[in-house]
Amino acid sequence: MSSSRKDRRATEDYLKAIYYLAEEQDPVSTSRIAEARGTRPASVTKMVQRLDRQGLVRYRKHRGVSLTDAGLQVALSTLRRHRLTELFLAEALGLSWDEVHEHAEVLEHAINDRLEERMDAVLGYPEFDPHGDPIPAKDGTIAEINARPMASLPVGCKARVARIVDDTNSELLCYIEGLGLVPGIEVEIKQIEPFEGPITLKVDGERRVVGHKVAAMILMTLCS
Amino acid sequence: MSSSRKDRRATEDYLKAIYYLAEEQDPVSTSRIAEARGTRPASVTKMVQRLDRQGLVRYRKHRGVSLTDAGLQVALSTLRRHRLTELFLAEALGLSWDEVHEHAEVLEHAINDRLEERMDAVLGYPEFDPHGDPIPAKDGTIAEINARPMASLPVGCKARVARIVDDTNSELLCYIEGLGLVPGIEVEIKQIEPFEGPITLKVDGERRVVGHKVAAMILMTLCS
DNA sequence: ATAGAATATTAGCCTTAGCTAATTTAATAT
DNA sequence: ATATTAAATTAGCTAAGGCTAATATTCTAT
Ligand SMILES: [Mn+2]
Ligand SMILES: [Mn+2]
Ligand SMILES: [Mn+2]
Ligand SMILES: [Mn+2]
Repeated sequence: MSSSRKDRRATEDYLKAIYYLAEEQDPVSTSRIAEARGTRPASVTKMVQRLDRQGLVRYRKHRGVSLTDAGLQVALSTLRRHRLTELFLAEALGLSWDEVHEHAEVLEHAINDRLEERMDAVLGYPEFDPHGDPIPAKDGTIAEINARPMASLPVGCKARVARIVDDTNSELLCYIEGLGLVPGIEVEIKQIEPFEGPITLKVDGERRVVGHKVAAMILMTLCS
Repeated sequence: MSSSRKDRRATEDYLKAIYYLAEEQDPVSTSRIAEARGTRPASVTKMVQRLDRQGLVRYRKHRGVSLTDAGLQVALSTLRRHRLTELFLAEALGLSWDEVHEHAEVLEHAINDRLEERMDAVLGYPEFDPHGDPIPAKDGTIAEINARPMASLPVGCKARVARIVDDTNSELLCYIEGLGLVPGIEVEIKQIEPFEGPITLKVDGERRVVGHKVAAMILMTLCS
């Protein structure tokens, strides 16, 4: 490989996947990673062995994988670039919020410190991406917004859209945008039907009804 | 390789290199490619055999390589993305013209049709990159400006900086920018010393002297 | 405690894109 | 025309990331 012709892509995407999966359960199993990445488990096993050798994860046979400090750093840096890129594509190139993710998934690996720095500056050091996901700071700090799913709000309250879980689902994002439920918008909860029933709310003066599934993907912060 | 997990980078850079080298001499020898890319000739031989199999070049043993129509298309498309990206980085991110090239060299392979289209639109369908290099059109058309090296101009004439040959040389670009000799600027040739001697000119009201080497890198168009 | 099922790992192959060393082909100079 | 020399190709290795098929380990249910 001579001067270590690094292809960052695989490494960074693995670490990002492990980062996400670890939120659910910490030593992450190879099969969960395989599932998340759409590769076969055998390939994952080999890859995590490599990542272990590079000191980016700790891997114990049949026991799963955890990020090391170094690996966490790479994961957060990649996440930062991903979200900065999403916002940049929306702001500077006028892409819609339902298409930025797929482009960012590629560009995040082609952005270096200098470009990251410029995007950050041009965007005015933003804290959130177009879907309300927090952009990790350069030092790895990541804002913990305490937002709750729409369905868990008390009826009658006013709340603000904070974040859409899963910026991957383009159709969902289009639908949500059509309802006007973009991050930052204030909403009043009118009614919540039991048994995972629909939620009625007032958005921008308009009365809307959304199903439970969708409501679960929309995280809100209560208005004081 | 399953669903052809293409890494565009190597392929596109090879085709771009062959495109440039073919301007000097058409069937391009493998060793010229090796030299241009900083790899060993043996690696090039293997790669051009692959490119031949893919129909992107025509390769005959010991005889050299030429682009096919398909290969030319890829080369021009890559060049288009490279130059659009350079301009975009300068305009939208405020990078200086001496640093855009190296970033574009990576990004050109991460930009797809959609992003290319957006950059093009945001930039107002530009025809030239920051170094005065023509940006190939989507259909592969490429503007043929007839510009001549500064040293070949008649003394006393007025001319405009059209293009800097070699956008790769960051130090040269910095020096040239310091002289104010950016594309579009009008200049009056005051004096040209023989035997590849220095050229004296008036730029923006200031009298400047540049060496022959540098003057050879600056292409000019005569002002009517 | 143990069989059977579910998970995970290993073995063995593949492709890309690099390298060095050995060999072959072409070019040049006598 | 032939001998050197220079240029190019082949042979054989390496590493990353994939895959499938074969094993091995761990979990679960009796
Ligand atoms: Mn990615
Ligand atoms: Mn996002
Ligand atoms: Mn490139
Ligand atoms: Mn350029």
